[in-house]
Amino acid sequence: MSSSIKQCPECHSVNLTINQEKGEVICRDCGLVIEDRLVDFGQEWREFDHDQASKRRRTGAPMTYTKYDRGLGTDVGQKGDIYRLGMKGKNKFFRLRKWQYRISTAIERNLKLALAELKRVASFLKLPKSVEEESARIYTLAVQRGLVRGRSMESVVAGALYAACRRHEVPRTLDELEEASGIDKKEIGRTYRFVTRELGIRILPSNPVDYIPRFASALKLSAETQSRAVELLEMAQQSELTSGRGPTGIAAASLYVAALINNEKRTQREVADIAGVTEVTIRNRYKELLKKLNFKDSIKKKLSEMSR
DNA sequence: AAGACGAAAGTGGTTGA
DNA sequence: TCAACAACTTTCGTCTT
Repeated sequence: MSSSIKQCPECHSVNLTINQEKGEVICRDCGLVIEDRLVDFGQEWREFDHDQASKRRRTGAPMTYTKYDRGLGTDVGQKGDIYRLGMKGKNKFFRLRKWQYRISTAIERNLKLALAELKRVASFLKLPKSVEEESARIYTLAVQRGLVRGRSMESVVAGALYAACRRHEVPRTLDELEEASGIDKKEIGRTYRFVTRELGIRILPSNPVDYIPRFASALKLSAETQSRAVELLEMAQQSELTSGRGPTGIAAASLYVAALINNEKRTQREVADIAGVTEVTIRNRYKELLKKLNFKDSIKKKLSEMSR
C-alpha cells in the first residue's frame, strides 16, 4: 500500500476526481476508472435514532455487520443469578437458554458461511466497503426474519448485494451479479424483490446516469463523450423519455449517440455487450432520442463529415 | 464483409378484473 | 387466477458503407 496514484496510467493526466461515495477514482480527461476499491473513510453504519447513535459510534471496537456476531456477542444469563429463581423460573431459564443457544448457533453458522460468500462476491465485483456493509446488514436482517428458509443462501446473498448497490447508487446489472455469484439472474431478482418487500426496504428506480462512468470506461471513451452522454441523458429525462424504460438501455443509447457526436464511434454491438442489452434496444432508445431532441440534423452532419 | 436498420414473433414480469 | 399489456429479446432479411 505504498504507491498512491496521482497520475492516470492511460493518459498521464493529473486531473483526477475522487468519488467518495462510490469509492472510485476517475480520470477527468479520459474517463478511465483508475481505482475503485478505495478505503472508505466514512462511517460504515447509519444512525436512525439516538439509541443507535450512542451504540454505534466508535467508543471501543467498531461494530461491523460483516462479522457474523457484529464483533459482539450475547448469551442468555450466565450462571450466578439462578439461585434467585424458583423452580418454575429455573425451568424457564434453562428452556430459554437452550433455545437461545439453538437459534443463535443456527443463525451464526448461517451467517458465517453467508458472509464469507458475500465477501467473495463483493470483491469480485470490486464493490466499495460501504456497500458490502450495507448488504451484510440486509442479509443479517433477512436471516433473523427467517427469510432464507426455502431459498438458497447464495441467492439471498446476491439479492442483498444487488439491493445494497442500488441504495448506494452504484448499481450493477443483474447479469453482473449472475456472473459473480453463479446464481441465475431470475432467481436473484426474485429473492431481491422478496427480501426488500419483506424488510420494507424502499429502493428508488436506478438512475441511468449511475451506469455511465462504468460503461464509458469499459468502452474506453473520453471524458468529453462521457459528460456529453450525461447531458443527453438529462435532456431525455426532461422529455420523459426515460420512464418505464430499462435504465441500462437508456444509458447505452446515450453513450452510443455521444460517441457518434464526438467522433469516437463504437458499434452498437460493442455498446450493447457492455451494457447488457441488445442492439435493437439501443436502436429503439436512440431513435427516440433523435426524434424528441431534434438531433437528427447534427448527427447527420457529423456522419457526413466523418465520411469525407 | 461488417455494421446498421426494422419487422415479426417470442419471453418474462406486472397489472387489474 | 387469468388475460391483457409493455418492455425487451431473438431472429432474420435487407440496405449501406
